[in-house]
Amino acid sequence: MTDPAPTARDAASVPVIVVGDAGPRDEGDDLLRGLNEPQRRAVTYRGPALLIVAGAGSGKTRVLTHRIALLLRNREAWPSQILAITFTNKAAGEMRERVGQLVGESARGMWISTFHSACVRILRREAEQFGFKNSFTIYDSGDSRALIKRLVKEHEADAFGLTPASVQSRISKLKNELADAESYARQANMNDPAERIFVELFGAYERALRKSNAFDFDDLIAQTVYLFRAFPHVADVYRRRFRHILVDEYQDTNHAQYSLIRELTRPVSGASSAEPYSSGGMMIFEPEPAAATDALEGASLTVVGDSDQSIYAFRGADIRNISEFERDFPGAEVVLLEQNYRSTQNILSAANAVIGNNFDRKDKKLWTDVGAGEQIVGFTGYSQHDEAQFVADEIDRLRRSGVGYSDIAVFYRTNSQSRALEEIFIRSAVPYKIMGGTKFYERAEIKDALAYLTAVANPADEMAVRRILNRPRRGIGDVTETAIARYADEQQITFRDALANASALAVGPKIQTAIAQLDAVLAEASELMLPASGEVAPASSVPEGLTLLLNKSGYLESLRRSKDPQDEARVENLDEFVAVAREFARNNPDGTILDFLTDVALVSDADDLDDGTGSVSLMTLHTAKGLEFDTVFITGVEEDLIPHRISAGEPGGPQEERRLFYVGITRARQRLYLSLAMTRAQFGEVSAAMPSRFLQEIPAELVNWRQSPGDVNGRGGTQSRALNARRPGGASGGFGGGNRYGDDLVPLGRSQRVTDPSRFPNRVTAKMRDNGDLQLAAGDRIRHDDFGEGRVDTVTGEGAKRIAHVRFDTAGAKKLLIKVAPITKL
DNA sequence: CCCTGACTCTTTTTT
DNA sequence: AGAGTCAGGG
Repeated sequence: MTDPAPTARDAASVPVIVVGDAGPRDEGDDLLRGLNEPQRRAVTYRGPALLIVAGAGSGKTRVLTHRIALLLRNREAWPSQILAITFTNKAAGEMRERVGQLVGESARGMWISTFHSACVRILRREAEQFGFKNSFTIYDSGDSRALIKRLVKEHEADAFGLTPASVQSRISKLKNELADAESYARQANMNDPAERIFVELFGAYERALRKSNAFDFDDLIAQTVYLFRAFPHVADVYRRRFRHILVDEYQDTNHAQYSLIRELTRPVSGASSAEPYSSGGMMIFEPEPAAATDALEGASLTVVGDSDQSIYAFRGADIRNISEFERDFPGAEVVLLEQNYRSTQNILSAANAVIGNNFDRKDKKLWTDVGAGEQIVGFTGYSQHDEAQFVADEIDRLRRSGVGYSDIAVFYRTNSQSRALEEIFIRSAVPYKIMGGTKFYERAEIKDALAYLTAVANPADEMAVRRILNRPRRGIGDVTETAIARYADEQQITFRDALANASALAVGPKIQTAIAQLDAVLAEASELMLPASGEVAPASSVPEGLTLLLNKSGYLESLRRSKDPQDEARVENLDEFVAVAREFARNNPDGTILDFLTDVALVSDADDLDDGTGSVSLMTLHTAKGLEFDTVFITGVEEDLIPHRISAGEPGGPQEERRLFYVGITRARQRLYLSLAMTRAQFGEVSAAMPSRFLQEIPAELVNWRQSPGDVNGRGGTQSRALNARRPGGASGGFGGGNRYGDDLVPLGRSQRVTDPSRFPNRVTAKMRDNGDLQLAAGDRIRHDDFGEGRVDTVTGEGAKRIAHVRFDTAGAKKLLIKVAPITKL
């Protein structure tokens, strides 16, 4: 943690400034060039607190990096005195790089990281202060769900209507509010048996974590706050160190994160009554240990945010953190950035119109001087496959007109929507990359490998040891696992240590041997990765140890022998994981196994956005926050999806959904597509979808509906598009309708579009095809606009969701939603 | 202890 | 549709 003192090179690269000089220097001119007036003010203002209200695309990253660069270049701060908090590791990396480009070497030693990474660094240093070991491991949500699941089962809490998911989310919410089991119990209604059992679970969960020497995600923040409050002298070390704290995406901070910032920016009440260490912008050249007993004013705080982009209320983000910033930090300066440097005016107008429907917000209008740009393109498909095919075709068209794949992104509301897109993209040979979703690190084989590493790095982590106990199959089942746990309990040793005493367990000889082997493999790996006395293992021991574990445990062997075809892919995934470990060792020559595990635990969805491969990026609207692309497709713009059905019942839900849509729109630089489908399969059954209410909020003249919801009536949607991906010249098929809109979607004439009210997005909502309660029965003949004639086999489902299973004369068997399909009974 | 097949529940968003 | 869970038989 102690950063190297600035080198001679640093000193040479910056002009020497006289101590006591206040404010930015002329030397920063190039850092201010090209900035507009508010941006400039945001870069140069000096004071205890600064709030930068930064609309989407208003150059806030530029402002932040230049602000840091100016602080460094003017010698107002050492790199080590700067703490910058970003939302993702990727954003942190970018910021570090950009500051580096501005000021060179002197950028080293800054803390630029996420809340979670910063807290891990602090906790690793200080864990011993409060009963943890610095080898603690981090439970991701999957790990903690597994633990909670076990506890729920053990406490038979399901009888009280407590599911693992509900318990997990409640605990998470409470931790974000800085409550612990004890404080919560004091004000809980203990007459309610469900409440009592929840309190019990909460407490058991906390104890299990502590026993395992582990923190969950929420703990990383909450325990750091606890640490600072319980041990002021520890907090003072960090208060002295960080003199400039900058927080990005402040609108999405939760109470725990807010409290952490508050703690860090508190003044230090020195032990002696010496002169204040710093005042009025005085330069601070002293390294931190000096004058450690002096009083010190609070660190200077800069926060950047936009309440219109607050989309994480569901995980405890509190919009009040930003809206009441001025009250929290009296005398705070506020700077508004409204000029947008990202998008065309059409895109901004749509965004402004949409977000304007949220009441209870400060009016803020993004504007640009780059001109109107292209119209937004709208499209309605018959099914989600049809919609996906449109996206794929359009990407192909853009590609041929010179747009790179990596400049294109496709957004959706829920992860499950990616499936249809993927299917079509594969068939259409569109290279794509899914960010987040079923993550690499969530795959079972990767979690197993991680559990092996964890069992070595933190033997106290019982969950990890239990996980690998019978992976690969060793014949160790429930009974044996319980026997080990009981033995560990009796002997007052850890679960891991109990493995070393296999012979003492009342289990068969075969199983004893299996346990002893596992123990030996773990011991061998420990020796390699955690050499006993003082010496530090080289980073290369991480991939080596991993390989050893996977081989000698028999894990790889059993996968290779397996006849399950999926296991082949698992082996490949593990190979990739070993490659990741090698990469880590190469990038972090001093990295330990714990560093590796920490890195892996804290990667975020947006982090693996890679720049070089030239693929289209697929991601949820949430993941899209903070990113930008030339071309953006927002898909599934339907009621019940965006706004999501579940949001309707939550206070502030619909408004947050609107912000989410707004975030999506404002990611686009040049081109924006909004698409939806008339029917969508969900839970394995098809149902009718309605256009999102948000579409109506966009002024009609901004949108060019290639196919509006109204147009899908009776002639538009064809599954043929989706079913015949590559279809040169529309030669395939043989359907009655043929290729109505293949690769060359001809936009409707402008006058027609604007004057025909049926094409106004705000009229289309009601104009869906509706066959009413058209009755069909097995044996009926029907005609489909695209598939031609066919015979009904059966009818399933009820009401609006009745589905006809039809055997078409030429197009084969299809399932059709009777209510909306373009069909007539013959 | 392990495998199989029937059954159920899921889908909001994530560090 | 797909993943996770459970009961029953090997």
